[in-house]
Amino acid sequence: MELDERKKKILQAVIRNYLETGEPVGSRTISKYTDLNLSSATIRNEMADLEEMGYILQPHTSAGRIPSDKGYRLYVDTMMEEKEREVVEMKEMLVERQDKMETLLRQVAKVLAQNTQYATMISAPQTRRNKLKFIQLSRVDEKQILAVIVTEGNVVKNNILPVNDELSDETLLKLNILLNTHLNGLALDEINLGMISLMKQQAGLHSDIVSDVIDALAEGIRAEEDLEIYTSGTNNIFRYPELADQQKASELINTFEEKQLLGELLQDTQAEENGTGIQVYIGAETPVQSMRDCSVVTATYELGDGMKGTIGIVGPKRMDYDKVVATLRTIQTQLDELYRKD
Amino acid sequence: MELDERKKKILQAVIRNYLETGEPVGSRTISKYTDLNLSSATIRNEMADLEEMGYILQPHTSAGRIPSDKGYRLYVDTMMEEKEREVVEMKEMLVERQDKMETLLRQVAKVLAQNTQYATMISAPQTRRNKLKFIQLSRVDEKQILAVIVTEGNVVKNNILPVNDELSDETLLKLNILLNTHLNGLALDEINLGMISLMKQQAGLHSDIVSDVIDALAEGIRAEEDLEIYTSGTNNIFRYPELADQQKASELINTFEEKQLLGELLQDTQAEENGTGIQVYIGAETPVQSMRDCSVVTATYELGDGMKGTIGIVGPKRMDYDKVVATLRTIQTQLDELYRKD
DNA sequence: GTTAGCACTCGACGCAAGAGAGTGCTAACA
DNA sequence: TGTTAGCACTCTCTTGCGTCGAGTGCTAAC
Repeated sequence: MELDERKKKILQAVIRNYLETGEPVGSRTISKYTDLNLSSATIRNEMADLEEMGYILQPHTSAGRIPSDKGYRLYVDTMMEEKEREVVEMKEMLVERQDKMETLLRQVAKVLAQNTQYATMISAPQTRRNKLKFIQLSRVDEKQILAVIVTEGNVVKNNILPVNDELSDETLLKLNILLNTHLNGLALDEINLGMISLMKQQAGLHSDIVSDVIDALAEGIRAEEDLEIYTSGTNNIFRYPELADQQKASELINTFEEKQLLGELLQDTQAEENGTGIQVYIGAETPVQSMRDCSVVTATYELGDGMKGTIGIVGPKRMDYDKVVATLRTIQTQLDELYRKD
Repeated sequence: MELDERKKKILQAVIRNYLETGEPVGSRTISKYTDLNLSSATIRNEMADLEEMGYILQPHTSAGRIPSDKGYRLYVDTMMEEKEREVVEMKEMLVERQDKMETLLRQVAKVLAQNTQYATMISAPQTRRNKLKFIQLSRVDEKQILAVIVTEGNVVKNNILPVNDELSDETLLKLNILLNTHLNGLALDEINLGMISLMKQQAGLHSDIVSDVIDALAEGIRAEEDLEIYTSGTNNIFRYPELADQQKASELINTFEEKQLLGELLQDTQAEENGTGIQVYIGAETPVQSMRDCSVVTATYELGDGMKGTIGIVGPKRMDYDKVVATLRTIQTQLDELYRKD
């Protein structure tokens, strides 16, 4: 059987209607809803076909039809309209300039959640590819030194390192110069063993400190990186009855709190990059078990050279895909602009 | 009417039983449960009295009784037994030494949630009273300097400040020395105007930088302070049917996500300090609207001199008060010990 | 003061009946 | 040949009703 133009229109109408109401939609509704001027009986025939083809399904005989995952997929891939709606206000909310990455990301998650009424998450740009701008060691007290690392985009990391031998101010200054001259401008995964041994050699007596520092930096950055995901609007899932039952809600909220699974999901997105940077997972397409009854839309954003992070929006399968995609597009460009001004 | 020993025992039995089952408890159950050897009829009479006195109530005629807020209050105040249970494992989980305050607090929240099966929150020690250990300004690039502040307990804060005039390395060094000599060892709320103007004077040409720095520091610290609350185990509320209905669950989860209200709650605790540092809010006693159907147990902890924070546990009114209080006690001492080792 | 017995109350559960929405099928129509 | 009207059928959801059982309050006896 072929999916002709009329069938497409009917499918589209079914989906649109279902997105709005969340109720199974019947043939009669469609017959009025569309401008096709067909009777409900004709629609019924077509809908039977669509069901056979797997685009829609019936919860039970004598209920209306609801879109299947396959149906949503077709809709998202070919039938969506771009909307340029009231996405404008977001701009203002973000523009209050944030100098701290963390606050910025929190804010983005919040704005998105308020704007879309879905649950949102955002991962911080991966630090590993991020270039080092500045390193400084300073003595805090006799036994500890503080290592401050600033990377592109003014992301700051601190690490307190214990030291055994006393270090004079002079040595510390030397070490600072050494570290900065060698490492400045490099991305974290560009630091290789050769470079490290070279620095150790130049550090002479204090070679063990150099490796301590580098180890600690790598360690600290990696450890934090895994968890840097900000979420907002979790409780929006209660707006959608199909997600709000105890079992599902509990699992979802747990997923959002634990963040680890979110990390995998967002990572997955970066892997499957498709050009626009926006990706839609419908129902069972998500790699995360607890989201089997949801849809997830993710977008990668880029802050300058190679600093990539991911934003995700989680909602019911009858999510307003058009709006969500439009909103994510806006955010993508917003973040881009914001960085340029910095 | 007077609350004699027998009535107390019956009340206690009602509460204990209700804590376990969550179901209204009837006279017959009590008559077997206790060692009083009274028939159900006698218990019924006593229970009627207890109800009249306001300690228990009936959801409807011909149901068993459940404790009222007043009943719980009496229980918590006078009838609880201290339990020294399997709180030991916690120790091990915390002992993996954390050098970062943030990670430590996250871990505490998580351990508590796992251990008690309730939702938990913990606020970071108030930085305002915390003593400055070390300040350092460094140039990141032409237009920005980075201010790093380390306070007692190795809490590190960063702020990136924009500067207008070029600053030479030399000036920066002078400023660093100036700031450190004046401010080292002071708590944040000990920095007064006189001191600031003195420093400005000494800074000469660069007096505006000094005030910039101080403003920014105060600002940055205050802003972050409000939000530094870590939560865990939010989805535990689904374990208790009386909290798990959509309306309540949604509100609660929202409260936990927004954190602001939690802040007020925790602050309130610090105000009403009562010696042990542990406080129990039952039902409508909480200052937070959305927790009217919950009980909240809070504890203040102290890391060294004046660095106080608060831990809170939120659960149903039929919370296992004994265990929760015992657990919080343990955590209090754990945190204390942990700091001493630092 | 304590207990046994009994009538009463009230929610939970199950069942049946009826309403309503929607379908599939058939036959008529353009 | 595609479209439509009509009709019987299916299935869910709601409502009402009767029953069951847990638990109570009250009274009378011990």
